[in-house]
Amino acid sequence: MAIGRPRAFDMDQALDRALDVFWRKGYEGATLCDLTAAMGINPPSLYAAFGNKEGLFRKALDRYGEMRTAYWADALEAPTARGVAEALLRGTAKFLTDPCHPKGCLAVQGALASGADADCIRKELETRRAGSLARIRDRLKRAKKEGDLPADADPAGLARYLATVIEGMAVQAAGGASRKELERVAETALRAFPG
Amino acid sequence: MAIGRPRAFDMDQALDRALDVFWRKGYEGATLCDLTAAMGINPPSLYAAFGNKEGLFRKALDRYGEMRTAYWADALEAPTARGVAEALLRGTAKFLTDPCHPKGCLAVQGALASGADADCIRKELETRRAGSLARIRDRLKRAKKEGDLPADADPAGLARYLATVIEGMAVQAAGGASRKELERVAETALRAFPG
DNA sequence: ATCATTATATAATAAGCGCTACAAATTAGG
DNA sequence: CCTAATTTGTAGCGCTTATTATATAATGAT
Repeated sequence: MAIGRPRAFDMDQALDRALDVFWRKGYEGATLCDLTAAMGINPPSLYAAFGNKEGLFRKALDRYGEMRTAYWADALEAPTARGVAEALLRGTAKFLTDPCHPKGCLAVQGALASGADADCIRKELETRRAGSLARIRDRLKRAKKEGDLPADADPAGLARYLATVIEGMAVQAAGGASRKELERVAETALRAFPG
Repeated sequence: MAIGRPRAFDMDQALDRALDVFWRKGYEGATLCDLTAAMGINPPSLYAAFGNKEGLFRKALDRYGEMRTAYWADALEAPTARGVAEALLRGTAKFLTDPCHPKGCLAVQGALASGADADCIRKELETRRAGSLARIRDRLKRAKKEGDLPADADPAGLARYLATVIEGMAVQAAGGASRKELERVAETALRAFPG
């Protein structure tokens, strides 16, 4: 055990609580008062453990990324391009309406537009969304090489289409759309996908 | 002319400037300092003319609605359901990347998630998005009655699909997607539409 | 001219923000 | 025990926020 007074709270649990607050209120909307109250700690403990509000958000964002990776990685490993699209869209419908956490997607509603103070957070989320798009695109390019997608298919275009539907579903979920409604959207969206 | 000292600024122009700020920074991200600077007036003039920040945002939102109505009304009046979908998606791609105003959609990036202070604004935007969805749905229901959509078509589901793609395109535009990329998304999305 | 009325600019208000001294409390090592 | 190291709770910091009091300026009506 390390020297000094031991930490009286669980960092992982506190981070989960912070993630929940950021998820529901966005980066700017979440106040330090909201955060410390939800985490059950006082400001100095927060700053000692996570640096500052921005550092806390970034760590919460990493944790959020891990949650998404759970189904995202599986989906991208589906054997066919169409299987990837199906798993992604259906998995997203499920994830966005999971009662275990707030509705919607942190990478979308965390900071779509912001003041100067949160500008770097906005850009960070933009970068992460671009990363997700790139991962789909790479997978579809591979599918085309493997002959899984037709020779005249446009992997980049299809990837952006899927990303667009996914992000649109996130907005829908934030607005209260049900899981059934999102599954219906996923089903319809798949009709535009070759295969 | 009314009695008293005449107003030294143009309300419509000031409102346009305010809309531009809200559009780029969101409701919470836009400070009164940002707004008064862009509008070229001092706080008392703003409060005398628009009530308060929330009142100013609502008036800016109305003005935004008028801008969108320009192409929405046309799109919904297209003779066939597929024509409606085409006009909506292509019009959205154009609107979201119009160099005359900020990228993206105020109803999406204005306040997707927020603190308690901006909660009523968040709900207001949610309501407006629901209204847009309802307008598409009503139009597609009519199309089904007119035999324009197949008997087994699901107007509500198709409407939500279109709304989802449109909102997803708004997120894409906020993230810097080009007009060409959005037009490509629109083209792909149309392949899921009957007709 | 004078008055009532309205807009303007300056400057101040209370409240909330992110953040941090400070001292007390709790541990391990000597 | 005592010391060094670390966390904790309280309390407050400086700053920004949205909003407004005040005095001045500019108009129409009388």
